Amino acid sequence: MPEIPEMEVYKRQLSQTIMHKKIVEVIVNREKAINIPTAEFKELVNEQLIVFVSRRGKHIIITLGNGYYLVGHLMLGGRIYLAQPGEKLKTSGSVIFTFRDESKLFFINLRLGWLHLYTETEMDRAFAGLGPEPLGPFFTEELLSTKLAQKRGAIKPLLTDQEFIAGIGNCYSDEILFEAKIKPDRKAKELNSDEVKRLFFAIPSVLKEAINNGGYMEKPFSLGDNWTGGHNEHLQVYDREGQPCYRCSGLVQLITLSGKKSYYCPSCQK
DNA sequence: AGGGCAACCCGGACGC
DNA sequence: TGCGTCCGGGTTGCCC
Repeated sequence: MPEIPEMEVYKRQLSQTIMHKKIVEVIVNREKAINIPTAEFKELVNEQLIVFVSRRGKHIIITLGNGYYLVGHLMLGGRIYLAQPGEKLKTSGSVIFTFRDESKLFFINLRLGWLHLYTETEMDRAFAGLGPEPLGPFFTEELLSTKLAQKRGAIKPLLTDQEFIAGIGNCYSDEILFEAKIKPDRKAKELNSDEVKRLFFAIPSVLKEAINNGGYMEKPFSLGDNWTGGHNEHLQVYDREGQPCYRCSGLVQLITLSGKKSYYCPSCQK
Protein backbone atom coordinates (compact mmCIF):
# COMPACT_ATOMS: atom_id res chain seq x y z
CA MET A 1 0.00 0.00 0.00
CA PRO A 2 2.13 2.78 -1.26
CA GLU A 3 2.29 5.93 0.83
CA ILE A 4 4.41 9.06 0.41
CA PRO A 5 7.83 7.35 0.52
CA GLU A 6 6.89 4.73 -2.07
CA MET A 7 5.26 7.26 -4.40
CA GLU A 8 8.19 9.61 -3.96
CA VAL A 9 10.61 6.84 -4.89
CA TYR A 10 8.52 6.20 -8.01
CA LYS A 11 8.39 9.90 -8.77
CA ARG A 12 12.16 10.32 -8.59
CA GLN A 13 12.82 7.29 -10.74
CA LEU A 14 10.21 8.30 -13.29
CA SER A 15 11.71 11.79 -13.39
CA GLN A 16 15.06 10.28 -14.26
CA THR A 17 13.79 7.83 -16.84
CA ILE A 18 10.71 8.92 -18.78
CA MET A 19 11.04 12.69 -18.93
CA HIS A 20 10.83 14.10 -22.48
CA LYS A 21 10.01 10.70 -23.90
CA LYS A 22 7.25 10.40 -26.44
CA ILE A 23 4.39 7.96 -26.00
CA VAL A 24 3.81 6.01 -29.20
CA GLU A 25 1.34 3.37 -27.99
CA VAL A 26 -1.26 3.15 -25.22
CA ILE A 27 -2.73 -0.16 -24.08
CA VAL A 28 -5.65 -0.27 -21.67
CA ASN A 29 -6.29 -3.78 -20.37
CA ARG A 30 -8.45 -2.61 -17.54
CA GLU A 31 -10.99 -0.02 -18.59
CA LYS A 32 -12.27 0.39 -15.06
CA ALA A 33 -8.93 1.90 -14.11
CA ILE A 34 -9.38 4.94 -16.35
CA ASN A 35 -11.97 7.70 -16.14
CA ILE A 36 -12.96 8.25 -19.74
CA PRO A 37 -13.69 5.95 -22.69
CA THR A 38 -10.62 4.08 -23.85
CA ALA A 39 -10.72 5.55 -27.34
CA GLU A 40 -10.77 9.08 -25.98
CA PHE A 41 -8.03 8.25 -23.47
CA LYS A 42 -5.80 6.93 -26.23
CA GLU A 43 -6.60 9.87 -28.46
CA LEU A 44 -5.51 12.34 -25.79
CA VAL A 45 -2.45 10.44 -24.53
CA ASN A 46 -0.90 8.87 -27.59
CA GLU A 47 1.85 10.85 -29.34
CA GLN A 48 2.29 13.06 -26.28
CA LEU A 49 5.59 13.98 -24.65
CA ILE A 50 6.17 13.50 -20.92
CA VAL A 51 7.00 16.97 -19.70
CA PHE A 52 7.00 16.56 -15.92
CA VAL A 53 6.54 14.03 -13.13
CA SER A 54 5.31 15.07 -9.71
CA ARG A 55 3.44 13.82 -6.66
CA ARG A 56 0.61 14.97 -4.43
CA GLY A 57 -0.03 12.85 -1.34
CA LYS A 58 -0.20 9.27 -2.57
CA HIS A 59 -0.88 10.34 -6.17
CA ILE A 60 1.64 10.26 -8.98
CA ILE A 61 1.20 13.00 -11.57
CA ILE A 62 2.56 12.78 -15.11
CA THR A 63 2.22 15.99 -17.08
CA LEU A 64 1.76 15.56 -20.82
CA GLY A 65 2.80 17.94 -23.59
CA ASN A 66 -0.81 18.79 -24.40
CA GLY A 67 -1.47 20.07 -20.89
CA TYR A 68 -3.36 17.02 -19.67
CA TYR A 69 -2.32 15.19 -16.53
CA LEU A 70 -2.15 11.46 -15.93
CA VAL A 71 -2.96 11.07 -12.25
CA GLY A 72 -2.48 7.67 -10.65
CA HIS A 73 -3.43 6.21 -7.28
CA LEU A 74 -2.12 2.70 -6.66
CA MET A 75 -4.38 1.92 -3.68
CA LEU A 76 -3.59 -1.63 -2.57
CA GLY A 77 -1.25 -3.80 -4.50
CA GLY A 78 -0.85 -1.47 -7.46
CA ARG A 79 2.65 -0.86 -8.74
CA ILE A 80 4.60 0.82 -11.50
CA TYR A 81 7.25 -0.83 -13.61
CA LEU A 82 9.48 0.47 -16.37
CA ALA A 83 10.43 -2.28 -18.81
CA GLN A 84 13.53 -1.94 -20.95
CA PRO A 85 13.20 -2.32 -24.72
CA GLY A 86 12.52 -5.98 -25.44
CA GLU A 87 12.13 -6.94 -21.77
CA LYS A 88 9.39 -9.53 -21.24
CA LEU A 89 7.08 -9.32 -18.23
CA LYS A 90 5.02 -12.06 -16.65
CA THR A 91 2.14 -9.73 -15.84
CA SER A 92 -0.03 -8.13 -18.49
CA GLY A 93 -0.45 -4.77 -16.77
CA SER A 94 -3.61 -2.69 -16.37
CA VAL A 95 -2.39 0.24 -18.46
CA ILE A 96 0.79 0.31 -20.53
CA PHE A 97 2.54 3.15 -22.32
CA THR A 98 5.16 2.40 -24.95
CA PHE A 99 7.73 5.11 -25.66
CA ARG A 100 9.47 5.81 -28.92
CA ASP A 101 12.64 4.10 -27.65
CA GLU A 102 10.52 0.93 -27.06
CA SER A 103 10.75 1.08 -23.29
CA LYS A 104 7.36 0.53 -21.68
CA LEU A 105 5.77 1.99 -18.56
CA PHE A 106 3.46 -0.48 -16.83
CA PHE A 107 0.76 0.34 -14.31
CA ILE A 108 0.19 -3.10 -12.80
CA ASN A 109 -2.56 -4.50 -10.61
CA LEU A 110 -4.82 -1.48 -10.57
CA ARG A 111 -7.58 -3.36 -8.81
CA LEU A 112 -8.92 -0.58 -6.66
CA GLY A 113 -6.26 1.73 -7.98
CA TRP A 114 -6.73 3.98 -10.98
CA LEU A 115 -5.05 6.12 -13.60
CA HIS A 116 -7.12 9.11 -14.62
CA LEU A 117 -6.63 11.69 -17.32
CA TYR A 118 -7.43 15.16 -16.03
CA THR A 119 -7.38 18.74 -17.18
CA GLU A 120 -5.75 21.09 -14.70
CA THR A 121 -9.18 22.10 -13.38
CA GLU A 122 -10.24 18.50 -12.91
CA MET A 123 -7.01 17.69 -11.12
CA ASP A 124 -7.39 20.67 -8.80
CA ARG A 125 -10.89 19.49 -8.00
CA ALA A 126 -9.65 15.96 -7.32
CA PHE A 127 -7.04 17.27 -4.90
CA ALA A 128 -9.21 19.94 -3.29
CA GLY A 129 -9.88 17.94 -0.14
CA LEU A 130 -6.29 16.89 0.50
CA GLY A 131 -4.48 18.14 3.56
CA PRO A 132 -1.00 19.68 3.54
CA GLU A 133 2.04 17.88 2.18
CA PRO A 134 4.01 16.81 5.23
CA LEU A 135 7.27 17.39 3.37
CA GLY A 136 6.17 20.73 1.99
CA PRO A 137 6.79 24.29 3.20
CA PHE A 138 3.25 24.85 4.47
CA PHE A 139 3.39 22.05 7.01
CA THR A 140 4.46 23.88 10.14
CA GLU A 141 4.43 23.00 13.81
CA GLU A 142 1.87 25.73 14.41
CA LEU A 143 -0.44 24.33 11.73
CA LEU A 144 -0.13 20.82 13.13
CA SER A 145 -0.75 22.04 16.65
CA THR A 146 -3.83 24.01 15.59
CA LYS A 147 -5.27 21.14 13.60
CA LEU A 148 -4.67 18.62 16.40
CA ALA A 149 -6.46 20.84 18.91
CA GLN A 150 -9.60 20.73 16.75
CA LYS A 151 -9.83 16.96 16.68
CA ARG A 152 -11.50 14.74 19.22
CA GLY A 153 -10.44 11.31 18.02
CA ALA A 154 -7.30 9.23 18.46
CA ILE A 155 -4.06 10.34 16.85
CA LYS A 156 -3.40 7.18 14.84
CA PRO A 157 -6.48 7.19 12.59
CA LEU A 158 -6.12 10.95 12.29
CA LEU A 159 -2.64 10.67 10.80
CA THR A 160 -4.02 8.46 8.04
CA ASP A 161 -6.83 10.94 7.28
CA GLN A 162 -5.89 12.42 3.88
CA GLU A 163 -7.79 15.57 4.69
CA PHE A 164 -5.71 16.09 7.82
CA ILE A 165 -2.31 15.41 6.23
CA ALA A 166 -1.87 14.08 2.71
CA GLY A 167 0.02 10.91 1.94
CA ILE A 168 0.36 9.07 5.24
CA GLY A 169 -1.18 5.60 5.52
CA ASN A 170 -1.35 2.72 7.91
CA CYS A 171 2.31 1.82 7.88
CA TYR A 172 3.99 5.19 8.30
CA SER A 173 1.45 6.46 10.82
CA ASP A 174 2.62 3.64 13.10
CA GLU A 175 6.27 4.33 12.35
CA ILE A 176 5.81 8.04 13.01
CA LEU A 177 4.09 7.47 16.36
CA PHE A 178 6.84 5.07 17.35
CA GLU A 179 9.47 7.66 16.50
CA ALA A 180 7.53 10.31 18.46
CA LYS A 181 7.03 7.87 21.38
CA ILE A 182 3.29 8.49 21.36
CA LYS A 183 0.70 5.76 21.87
CA PRO A 184 -1.64 5.42 18.88
CA ASP A 185 -4.82 5.67 20.97
CA ARG A 186 -3.90 9.02 22.53
CA LYS A 187 -6.48 11.71 21.85
CA ALA A 188 -5.19 14.24 19.32
CA LYS A 189 -6.26 17.30 21.30
CA GLU A 190 -4.71 15.98 24.52
CA LEU A 191 -1.14 15.87 23.24
CA ASN A 192 1.05 18.34 25.12
CA SER A 193 3.30 20.80 23.34
CA ASP A 194 6.35 18.61 23.76
CA GLU A 195 4.52 15.68 22.19
CA VAL A 196 3.25 17.84 19.35
CA LYS A 197 6.81 18.96 18.75
CA ARG A 198 8.06 15.38 18.70
CA LEU A 199 5.28 14.43 16.31
CA PHE A 200 6.02 17.38 14.07
CA PHE A 201 9.66 16.37 13.76
CA ALA A 202 8.94 12.64 13.51
CA ILE A 203 6.67 13.03 10.47
CA PRO A 204 9.24 14.36 7.96
CA SER A 205 12.07 12.48 9.58
CA VAL A 206 10.39 9.06 9.24
CA LEU A 207 9.16 9.79 5.72
CA LYS A 208 12.53 11.08 4.51
CA GLU A 209 14.43 8.15 5.96
CA ALA A 210 12.02 5.76 4.25
CA ILE A 211 12.48 7.61 0.95
CA ASN A 212 16.26 7.43 1.26
CA ASN A 213 15.97 3.71 1.88
CA GLY A 214 13.67 3.22 -1.12
CA GLY A 215 10.33 2.69 0.65
CA TYR A 216 8.90 -0.65 1.73
CA MET A 217 7.77 -2.05 -1.60
CA GLU A 218 8.43 -5.60 -2.67
CA LYS A 219 9.13 -5.24 -6.35
CA PRO A 220 11.72 -3.12 -8.15
CA PHE A 221 10.85 -0.25 -10.47
CA SER A 222 13.00 -1.58 -13.28
CA LEU A 223 15.85 -3.95 -14.09
CA GLY A 224 18.92 -3.22 -11.99
CA ASP A 225 16.97 -1.11 -9.48
CA ASN A 226 18.14 -2.05 -6.01
CA TRP A 227 16.90 1.10 -4.31
CA THR A 228 13.16 0.41 -4.29
CA GLY A 229 12.04 -1.62 -1.28
CA GLY A 230 15.18 -1.05 0.77
CA HIS A 231 13.17 0.25 3.72
CA ASN A 232 11.49 -3.12 4.33
CA GLU A 233 14.01 -4.20 6.96
CA HIS A 234 14.02 -0.78 8.59
CA LEU A 235 10.41 -0.76 9.76
CA GLN A 236 10.31 -0.40 13.53
CA VAL A 237 6.83 -1.58 14.49
CA TYR A 238 4.65 -2.05 11.40
CA ASP A 239 3.81 -5.73 10.88
CA ARG A 240 6.05 -6.72 13.80
CA GLU A 241 3.43 -7.97 16.24
CA GLY A 242 4.95 -9.97 19.10
CA GLN A 243 8.52 -9.12 18.12
CA PRO A 244 10.88 -7.17 20.37
CA CYS A 245 10.97 -3.39 20.08
CA TYR A 246 14.32 -2.25 18.68
CA ARG A 247 14.41 0.60 21.18
CA CYS A 248 13.48 -1.02 24.48
CA SER A 249 12.94 -4.75 23.84
CA GLY A 250 9.28 -4.55 24.82
CA LEU A 251 7.00 -6.62 22.60
CA VAL A 252 5.28 -4.88 19.71
CA GLN A 253 1.51 -5.01 20.11
CA LEU A 254 -1.30 -4.89 17.58
CA ILE A 255 -4.57 -3.13 18.37
CA THR A 256 -7.42 -1.91 16.18
CA LEU A 257 -8.39 1.76 16.24
CA SER A 258 -11.35 2.94 14.16
CA GLY A 259 -11.00 -0.25 12.18
CA LYS A 260 -7.33 0.38 11.44
CA LYS A 261 -4.54 -1.95 12.46
CA SER A 262 -2.15 -0.22 14.74
CA TYR A 263 1.24 -1.58 15.76
CA TYR A 264 3.08 0.01 18.67
CA CYS A 265 5.41 -0.65 21.56
CA PRO A 266 3.42 -0.42 24.80
CA SER A 267 6.50 0.10 26.91
CA CYS A 268 8.17 3.03 25.14
CA GLN A 269 5.21 4.77 23.52
CA LYS A 270 3.25 6.78 26.08
C1' DA B 1 -17.29 15.06 14.45
C1' DG B 2 -16.05 10.74 14.30
C1' DG B 3 -16.87 5.87 14.60
C1' DG B 4 -18.91 1.78 12.20
C1' DC B 5 -19.80 -0.47 8.16
C1' DA B 6 -20.48 -1.93 3.33
C1' DA B 7 -18.83 -1.60 -1.18
C1' DC B 8 -15.20 -1.69 -4.41
C1' DC B 9 -11.58 -5.73 -6.19
C1' DC B 10 -8.73 -9.74 -6.73
C1' DG B 11 -3.84 -11.49 -5.59
C1' DG B 12 -2.15 -14.10 -2.32
C1' DA B 13 -2.43 -16.74 1.73
C1' DC B 14 -4.39 -20.64 3.77
C1' DG B 15 -6.91 -25.10 4.16
C1' DC B 16 -7.66 -29.46 2.41
C1' DT C 1 0.40 -29.80 -7.97
C1' DG C 2 -4.88 -27.70 -7.53
C1' DC C 3 -9.04 -25.85 -6.19
C1' DG C 4 -12.00 -23.30 -2.97
C1' DT C 5 -12.43 -19.83 0.42
C1' DC C 6 -11.38 -15.77 2.72
C1' DC C 7 -8.94 -11.65 3.89
C1' DG C 8 -6.76 -7.21 3.40
C1' DG C 9 -6.08 -2.66 2.11
C1' DG C 10 -7.37 2.86 0.92
C1' DT C 11 -11.15 5.26 -0.23
C1' DT C 12 -15.97 6.66 -0.68
C1' DG C 13 -20.37 7.06 0.92
C1' DC C 14 -23.95 6.42 4.07
C1' DC C 15 -25.66 5.77 8.69
C1' DC C 16 -25.90 6.95 13.50
